[in-house]
Amino acid sequence: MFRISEFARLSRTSARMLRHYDELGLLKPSFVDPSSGYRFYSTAQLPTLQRILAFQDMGLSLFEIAQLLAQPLSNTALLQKLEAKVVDLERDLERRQMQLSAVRARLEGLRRSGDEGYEVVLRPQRAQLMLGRRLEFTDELDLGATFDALEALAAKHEARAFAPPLVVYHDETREVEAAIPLRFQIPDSSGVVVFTLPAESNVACVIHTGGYDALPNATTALLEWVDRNGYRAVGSLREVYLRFGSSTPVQVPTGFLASTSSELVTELQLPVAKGRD
Amino acid sequence: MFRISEFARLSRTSARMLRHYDELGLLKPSFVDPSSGYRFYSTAQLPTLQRILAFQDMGLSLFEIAQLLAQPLSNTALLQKLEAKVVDLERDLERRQMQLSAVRARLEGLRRSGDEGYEVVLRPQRAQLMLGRRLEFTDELDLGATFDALEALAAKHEARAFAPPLVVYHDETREVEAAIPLRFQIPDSSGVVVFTLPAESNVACVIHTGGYDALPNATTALLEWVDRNGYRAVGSLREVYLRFGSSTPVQVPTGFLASTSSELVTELQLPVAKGRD
DNA sequence: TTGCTCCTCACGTCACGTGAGGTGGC
DNA sequence: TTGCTCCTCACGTCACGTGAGGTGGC
Repeated sequence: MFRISEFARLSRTSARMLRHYDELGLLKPSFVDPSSGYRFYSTAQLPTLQRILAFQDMGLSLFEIAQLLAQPLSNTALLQKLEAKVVDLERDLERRQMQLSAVRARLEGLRRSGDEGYEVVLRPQRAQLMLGRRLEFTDELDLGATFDALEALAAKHEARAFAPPLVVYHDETREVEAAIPLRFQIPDSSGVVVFTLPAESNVACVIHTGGYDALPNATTALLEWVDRNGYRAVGSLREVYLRFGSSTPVQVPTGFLASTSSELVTELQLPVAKGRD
Repeated sequence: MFRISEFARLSRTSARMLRHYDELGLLKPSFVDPSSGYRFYSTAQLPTLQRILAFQDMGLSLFEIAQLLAQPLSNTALLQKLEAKVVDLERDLERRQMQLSAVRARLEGLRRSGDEGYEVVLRPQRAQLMLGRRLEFTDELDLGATFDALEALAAKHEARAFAPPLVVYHDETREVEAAIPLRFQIPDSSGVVVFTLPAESNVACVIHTGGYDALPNATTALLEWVDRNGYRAVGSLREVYLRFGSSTPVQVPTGFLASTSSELVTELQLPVAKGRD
């Protein structure tokens, strides 16, 4: 019989850990002095403790270990648990590797050109019903008037969703599509289409503040990030107007309008996937 | 200006997170209504929030992020921080990979032969001063008498340390070394040596309970584990008697003596290193 | 009797999620 | 006035480390 710290030393644990395992019912002392409350352990308990520590090394929680030890050592239960754990660990590992490569890519960028002030984030995106109009990509396109018309139509049906307007750059057809989010389907009208912006599992996003003349810098930063982090584009570039100006009085949800060009906020989005191919 | 949940939706965060960042001073709302306490955010705060989220994705804690944001965007500080983070993440990644391969090896063993009941753990070991005697590895060696003599000598000098006795198998010289731990150096005597069992950074250990006739099973399990997990031996095998029997009355620290052979507890230890070469 | 070890609370860790209970805004 | 959103606590998470304050054992 060993006192708690002696036993802890033998098993390279700590008295606190042993008390914790006692409390959780994972490993009860083989004897407890009724008057002093002293815990006494026997070497016969070492194998159990070793199992606990081994499972812990494999990333199991004490709760999971307790479940395994409670059952009379069922091999199939153990197999299942460990198989599930492998999947967990693989997922986790992948996440960590992406973290690491993200930090490395960032360091690379910092060393080469200093901090450009653009943060690129990757996130999934849900599908969204939109009302849009396609325009040819010329220098004279009047996005303002287009958005005004779209907003007026949405307002008439009270179908405007609380989300910012955007344009999609369809490079293949050399078209620009201006669109605003809808809460529900509305009847077709001439020149406009109701469509669903599809859900994407990975969208690389960057936020640009200020006038549109500096937007190309943000685009460059976004494309560089995509390249440096081993992704490739799998969709069209989108410009989302989180805060925009308007010269005409227009019906948009509260909060989206900016009064000066320095208050403009635009998000560039690009659907991407892993791999260079 | 956006209300908190509107702003949360725009930035794919949650109201709770924004309140948390406010509390930590990471991102204060640009306006707080004095009467209602309502927080209001502007799109101009989105870039800051993006930075916070990006740093978080890279594994920085909110505290570290706060430090970075507090300084006027010092590039060198950022560089240092990220370089340190790369080291952290690499270490962490390595640990996870070892966890994963440990679980896989365990699964492999389970599938092939069921659970043998042996838990192998890897741990570092500190150096320990020992009193030992080397014996030829023959069938008639009397370890009991050898340990009795060692214990008597240590007891005479009151130098016995609280740790179990062990034997080291010196395969190269075909010798067995019986040894007990000492608290301090004692004078040499004939036939015995005081020596230091060196510190090891990685020792694979397995605990066996019961009679010594089944010890080879434990040895097999240990060697299989070492092989399956991609390690190789870099030292001699040791048998540590955590609980042992004695036919003669002998002076050993409390708790080490077993009364029946089923109470015997023995740990096998093998110093190892990564790599098959 | 003096140290040493043990005991039982109980806080702190990290970044929030999740109610509870109450009030402002349209 | 009724929902809806907001507010401020405050607990819970996970596996202990780390005192605080007090008592048994050699």
